[in-house]
Amino acid sequence: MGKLDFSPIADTTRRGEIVALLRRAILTGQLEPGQKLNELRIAEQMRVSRAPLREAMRELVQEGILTSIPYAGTFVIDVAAKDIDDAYSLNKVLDEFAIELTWPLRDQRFFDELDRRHEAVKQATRDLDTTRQIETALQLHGLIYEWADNSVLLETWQRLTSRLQMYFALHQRARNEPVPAADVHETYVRLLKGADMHAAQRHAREHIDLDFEELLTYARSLESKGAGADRGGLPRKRPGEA
Amino acid sequence: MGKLDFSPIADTTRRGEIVALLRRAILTGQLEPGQKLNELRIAEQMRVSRAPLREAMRELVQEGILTSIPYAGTFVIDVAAKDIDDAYSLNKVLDEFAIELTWPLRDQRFFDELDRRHEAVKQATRDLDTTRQIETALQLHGLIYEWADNSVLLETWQRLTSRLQMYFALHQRARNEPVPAADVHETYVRLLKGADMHAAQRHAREHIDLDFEELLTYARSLESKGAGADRGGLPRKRPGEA
DNA sequence: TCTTGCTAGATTGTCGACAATCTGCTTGTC
DNA sequence: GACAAGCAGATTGTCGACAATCTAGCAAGA
Repeated sequence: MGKLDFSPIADTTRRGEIVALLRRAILTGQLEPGQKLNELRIAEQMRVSRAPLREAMRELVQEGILTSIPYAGTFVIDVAAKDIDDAYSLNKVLDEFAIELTWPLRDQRFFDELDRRHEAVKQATRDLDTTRQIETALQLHGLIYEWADNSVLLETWQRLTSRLQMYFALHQRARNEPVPAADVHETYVRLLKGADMHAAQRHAREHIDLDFEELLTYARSLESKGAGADRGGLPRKRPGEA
Repeated sequence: MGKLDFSPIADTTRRGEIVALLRRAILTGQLEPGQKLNELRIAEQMRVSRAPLREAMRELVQEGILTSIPYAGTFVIDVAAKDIDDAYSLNKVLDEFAIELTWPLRDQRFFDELDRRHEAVKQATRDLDTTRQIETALQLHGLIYEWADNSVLLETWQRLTSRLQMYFALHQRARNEPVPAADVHETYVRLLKGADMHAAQRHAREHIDLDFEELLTYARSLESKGAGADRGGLPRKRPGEA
């Protein structure tokens, strides 16, 4: 497979590269929740000035995976059990809607793509590449959103996904036992290929394949043992709203 | 009850002020869709350097009301009829969900706040202040999201709202006849106070008070007469995806 | 006339330095 | 010893200048 290394920026704009690098670092859990991002240090490591880095961080703040406190710093968002719960319940509603929109648009290309992504998940599972396993699973579930032909819905789901991916990565990282080899997405794919839309929606609402339940118990266990003390200043709860 | 909470301290940072200024300019239609934002000019007008301005613009890009093309410029998003349609349909789904979550949490404070916001709309209507009328109407509809106790849902709706507000402002600005004096939100408020949740949800799904239908015909009329040629370079369709 | 290459101007992207602000420690006083 | 004032150190916010890139216009050639 493509061995992807940190190569000097070559693509389009430095800012874009930085965004991609930081996002990946956060979503894979290399940067832990609550951790502070020191601009000077990161800028030096990337051999970039602070200007494009700050712009990139501003994007990720709006994307919802960083939070910023003026003159104090920018931090990776904290993961509260309530957040996961909220994201979970919203995700179910959106899934139902996406299925409804996608349903009449399904065609051979859709089924082929569905199989392709399903295969990618199984491959990652065989490789025991947990990070890629999460990525591919989310991509599999994302197909109905890409197919639904509703740009606002797609964008909404992508925002949600960022955080979900982060949560799952943290979970996987916490329990370093190998992931289950069973194919948990089998039912999902089968129902999407079938003729009963309501059955697919019911499955989305009740049994969604992603292991949210286990994720929740994990998150709750984290909270019981107090806020994780990370190096660097710790973010205080802010009063803010608009 | 001296109920006076300390409001969050004013943004001590220029960036925050700039974001607010720009957002308001876009949402009220002072900056038209497709229009290019010249950094040098705006920075001079605001008596600010380009750095905080660019960071502010980056936020608004992620917020979905600006789009950026490297080395070409940053533009106010274009309004396509499909976008409004997409936002409309998603909004209905979210409304239904928000009502479901809010329903068991309704209490006296909720009803009071509902009346307060309803009154604000009527006041703005009497004042013939169309901009404020849109703001207050959206705030009225936003109550169920604030009350639902689901931060992800709330955030999602706020993003959606930004664009809706912009669309409505454009619409209002196009037809400069005075707005209807009839109280179109009466039914909505009454149902939210009532005992039949499904009736409220049905109303949200079928009759939502905000005049989307009229907005759509307006948007379609815009598209038929070709893309509006604004001063400044015009944004090309970008290939980009992630 | 049409095409091709070049130049000049304007605009965006990036950099290094300075100013504003926060944090922790030291110092002086009681 | 406790406590407030004040002083470094570090970090974020902002600025002005430079480099990279795009656009428009013009000239040379087929």
